[in-house]
Amino acid sequence: MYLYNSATHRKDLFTAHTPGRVEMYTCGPTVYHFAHIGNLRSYIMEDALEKYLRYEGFEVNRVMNITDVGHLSSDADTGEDKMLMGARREHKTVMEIAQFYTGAFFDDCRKLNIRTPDTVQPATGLIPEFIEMVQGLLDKGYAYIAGGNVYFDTSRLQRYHVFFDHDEEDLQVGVREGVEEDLSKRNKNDFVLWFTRSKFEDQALKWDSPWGVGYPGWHIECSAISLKYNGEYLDLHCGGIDNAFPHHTNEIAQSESYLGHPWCPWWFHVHHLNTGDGKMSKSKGEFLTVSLLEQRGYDPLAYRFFCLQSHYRKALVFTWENLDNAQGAYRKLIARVAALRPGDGPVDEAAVAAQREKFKGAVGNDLNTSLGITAVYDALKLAVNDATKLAVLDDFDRVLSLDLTKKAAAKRAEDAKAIAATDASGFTVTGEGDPEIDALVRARAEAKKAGNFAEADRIRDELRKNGVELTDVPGGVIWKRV
RNA sequence: GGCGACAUAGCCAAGUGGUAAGGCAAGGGUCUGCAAAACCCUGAUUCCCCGGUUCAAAUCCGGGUGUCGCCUCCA
Repeated sequence: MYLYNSATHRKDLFTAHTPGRVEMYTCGPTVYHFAHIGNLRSYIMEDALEKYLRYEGFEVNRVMNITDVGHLSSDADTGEDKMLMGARREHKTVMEIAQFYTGAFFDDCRKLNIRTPDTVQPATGLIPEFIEMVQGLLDKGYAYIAGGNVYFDTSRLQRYHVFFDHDEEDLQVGVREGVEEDLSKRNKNDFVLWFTRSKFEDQALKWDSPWGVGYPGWHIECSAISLKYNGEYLDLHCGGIDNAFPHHTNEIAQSESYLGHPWCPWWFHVHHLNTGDGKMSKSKGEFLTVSLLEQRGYDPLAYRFFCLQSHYRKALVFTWENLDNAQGAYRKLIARVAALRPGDGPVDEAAVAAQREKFKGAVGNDLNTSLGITAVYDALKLAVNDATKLAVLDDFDRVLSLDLTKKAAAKRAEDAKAIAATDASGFTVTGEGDPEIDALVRARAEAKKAGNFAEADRIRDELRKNGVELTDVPGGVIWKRV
């Protein structure tokens, strides 16, 4: 496939270090709170990327970290420890909090049809590996100890700013309020590999190390976890665009210095989900979670549809109106698929293969999922039998994961359960067979027949209030609970 | 201030030099007592702006403008 690479700023044909096998790493969640749907946009798009690579025939080994070590300040940068704040807020220990939100994260993923990575590694489970890597960097002269902490020495690098052509002097100091300069650093860009001196006095989780009791820096986590499970040559690293600098930049610095050779050639960065006034964050505006969407009557997969309709390298604006649009489109799409009759003839394999090529041409061009959705609509219009259309949709859904045929089948089964009752006059009421409702439906039909439309509408309104929707069809009525 | 990404109808968007796909919403119609559902029809003389290259540009080049993101703490 062709993929835009943030490291080269170009779209190129994707290739793996070991042909046919992709070593893929994704920065996982920080588990001190629920993920908001903006975070989840990245995971949806990364999931689509992983599945597309598999669709093209690559074998994929996907690794993800779980950041469960503390020492995180809030999005609002109050300088407080995020894990501790979460623990305090909910009267739980830090590890309980981490486990709870790790579970919540994967619950959300399941609802959004995001595949669980082959390996998921919590940072707290790999402390010895982090220490070994920091020691290695010290041994090779890429790190130094100052003020109680171990720092990476960026001046040892030939090229530090890999994603952007920054001039070190142009970096603005203290862009955000409350950020104090760390005077122990030798260079502006240096960063901490291991802390023993934290500005967070009450750091909950600490480990012994050759440099004293402390905890790992943020970046070493991803480098070490990837090294352990992906090996020395990573093919593809994913994450949100906001992590490109400094996190990913620092990962590259550490990993390549430690390994002594180039590490990861491909970088996939997903852009933000914005609200009307900028990047969605935990501390700003409504805190939008998958659970909240469900409470408001949205299907989580409608949100997945919303994301796939857009491109990962474009800022996407979330409004309830936009989500309504997506949910409406998604429902209509499922209804159209449900109207297809399975097994209405042999599957035209040649047609399926042709569609597969078309889909590859679309999605294989820098993960153009929007065109992938269009391919779904095109498939529905194809001049082939329904069985073939369903086979095509199943094939596309290996990447899109919108449960197209699954939901359609469920809808068909639901409709098939409907009980039709025809009375002496030949009027048929189709529904769940609830005598009370059937009687009201018949009463309305009688009123209509008698020209008493006010009464007919009154009955319809009453039923609607109780969650029953009527559909007039020739010779009868179909009713459904909504 | 520096660096990066993006800019196509109300919204999501396709398009990578040859004369603007698709979806949602909206409007009109069929059906209906009305409504819902379903089906049919209707959309940008124009692609942020200004120049340039070309027989031909949304697509290439130059210059602007706007929006979003990142910029030695923390993740």
